[in-house]
Amino acid sequence: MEDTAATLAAELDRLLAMARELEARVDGDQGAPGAARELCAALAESVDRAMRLAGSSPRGGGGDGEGNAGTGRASVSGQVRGGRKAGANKVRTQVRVASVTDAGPLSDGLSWRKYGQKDILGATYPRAYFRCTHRHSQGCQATKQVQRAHADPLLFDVVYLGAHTCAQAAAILAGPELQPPAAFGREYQQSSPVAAPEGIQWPVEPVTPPPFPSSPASCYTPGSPWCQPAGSYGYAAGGADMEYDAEFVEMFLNLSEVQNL
DNA sequence: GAGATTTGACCTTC
DNA sequence: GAAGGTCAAATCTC
Repeated sequence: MEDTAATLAAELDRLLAMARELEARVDGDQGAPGAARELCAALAESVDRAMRLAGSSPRGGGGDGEGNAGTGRASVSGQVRGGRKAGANKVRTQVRVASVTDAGPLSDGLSWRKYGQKDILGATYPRAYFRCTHRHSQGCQATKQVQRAHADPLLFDVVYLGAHTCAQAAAILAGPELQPPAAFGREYQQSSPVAAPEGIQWPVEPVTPPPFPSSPASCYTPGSPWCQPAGSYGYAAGGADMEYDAEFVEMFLNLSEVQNL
């Protein structure tokens, strides 16, 4: 029974993402009639309502109950792949950015250190592997994998594994210093002056050479299109639909609670 | 010098 | 054996 609901939720989720994208595009088109914009907004709203009716409301409770507003959606998935990492909890989310140059995404207010990158069979873009910076100092086991969707360069698949146990994560959840807007960029746009602790720049084209740049803060090839100063912070989608909310953060920070994976 | 990224190699799982 | 995930040395930036 739950499978049906889950499938329905997944489909609605996609619909919402598409609606948001359409809305963003229409919004960016000066020539678009106001009616079109209203229609897009209504569409997104309608889909979202349907999602709730379907019982998928991933943000269940709290806040605006619709913090997902954008396509920065989080969906708890089952094992994405057979589970080479047995026992690891996974939370998968898709993050959309406003533009390919805005792809300095996926900064969630936490400190991640890139430890690997891999070309994935059938995937246009490589997958990057990150782990919590405090892994050694505090034993934080959180890791995440980031991969750009081949079908949609603006869409990033982010998979979080393991729970954050570091002090920084706790501070984010409890403290005022990294409130969602600041940490997760709902308000941040490409021109945000905030320096991203982590930024990933993907190429516009699925080229292979400079594979998977990661941090603009210490990029080896300054000036290259792969290494631009932190333009955006967090899951921001300048003017588009990339929004994010604290609830998702809470979710992945408490992965231990997501046992049914 | 410290800390972070890159990248090839190795390990694990299917 | 193939593919994904992680390690660690080399290299780079601050």
